Amino acid sequence: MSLRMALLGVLDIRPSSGYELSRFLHASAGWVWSAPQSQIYPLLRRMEADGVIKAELQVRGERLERRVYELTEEGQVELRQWARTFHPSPTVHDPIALQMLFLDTVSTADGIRVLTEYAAEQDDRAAHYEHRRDRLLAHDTPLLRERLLTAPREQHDRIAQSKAHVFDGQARLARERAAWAREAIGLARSNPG
Amino acid sequence: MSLRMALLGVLDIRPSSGYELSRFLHASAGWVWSAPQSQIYPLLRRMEADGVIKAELQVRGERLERRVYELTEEGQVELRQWARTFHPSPTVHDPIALQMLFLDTVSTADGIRVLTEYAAEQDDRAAHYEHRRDRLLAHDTPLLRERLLTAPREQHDRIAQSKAHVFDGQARLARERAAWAREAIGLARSNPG
DNA sequence: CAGGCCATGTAATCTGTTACATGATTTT
DNA sequence: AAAATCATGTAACAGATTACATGGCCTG
Repeated sequence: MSLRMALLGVLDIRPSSGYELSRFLHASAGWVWSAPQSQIYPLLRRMEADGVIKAELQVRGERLERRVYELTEEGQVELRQWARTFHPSPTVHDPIALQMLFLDTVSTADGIRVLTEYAAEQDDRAAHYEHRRDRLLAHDTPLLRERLLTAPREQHDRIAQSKAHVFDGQARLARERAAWAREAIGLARSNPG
Repeated sequence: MSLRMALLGVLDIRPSSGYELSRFLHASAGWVWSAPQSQIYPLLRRMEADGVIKAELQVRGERLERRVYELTEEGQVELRQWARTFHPSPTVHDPIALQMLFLDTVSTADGIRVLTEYAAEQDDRAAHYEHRRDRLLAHDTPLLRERLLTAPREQHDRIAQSKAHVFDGQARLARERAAWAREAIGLARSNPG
């Protein structure tokens, strides 16, 4: 359901083709919800059949077509309805936590290597999130700018801050995960097996 | 792949039936990786066909059978191999982050309600994680006790601590998410739309 | 003898990933 | 002329959820 909402959410701000949506997810919102093209294109067709979006065909050059989608009224309603409702979090699937539960059966050196790479991966993600947060605070991303066109000027900072806060939260979680992994390394070293 | 490893990891400590594995995931490791019975039973059959586990049939009462699985040597190897290798984290799917990105289009009151329920949910989860962490530190869970039977006594505390650290990490992440949501409420209130 | 727990599954559906396929347009 | 980018998809598989189905055993 959430990918559907991600697409509706973007289309609510700016009509886009499947290709643009795919690129956008990869570049920015993809840091909270990602999906490959092969999932996006069929879903758009289905959403069109459901009547929540409609396509306008555009011709670029002579033969190259693109389908530019926009929300219908049903789509608007579905998005608002979803956004204003609390949805319980899905069940937990945390691979590194699971791996750590069984890490006491491998050598200390191997365990430390796994945790070190994990910490580096999470720090790297955190840096990306922080960069995006800062760009949002500076009103420096295309989609935010388009969003602000339809909002009264005195709300611009509040909207930017609320979106930046999403990425700030993700950054903090990633830093917390990296710190957790380094503590685990400390545990492993303090009492090597 | 991870559910497969969760099952291998438990079976490495104690031979169990599908029902026991299902209950165990629901009760404890389920807090890091959960799955319904309908996913576990077919997977066990498949893993048996793959030769990583083998079943012994037990008869309880007259007709009621249970299949008690244990690891084969191939299973041992697969588990160790997986545990000592770093696996990049899967792509991000965070529904509440996505919802927050579009929360600026609903009323402040609705937004605050969603975030309040989310914070409560995460605090609730954190409490469960903390409880499990404390039980592990006290060596007070059945599976840990069985694990410790096959480890030298001087390593018991280290093993318990490393498993407790998994749940401590999950608890801290949940608390962080709750704090994030409350900050978002603050943002929404400070500049209501 | 009723209610809860033990025990194993199937069916249908939805969601997500990886790999492949095709061809036009634009830029260097 | 080659390389990068724009553009839309299909196929096969893997992973996860929800609902349903069946029946025996154990305790009060």
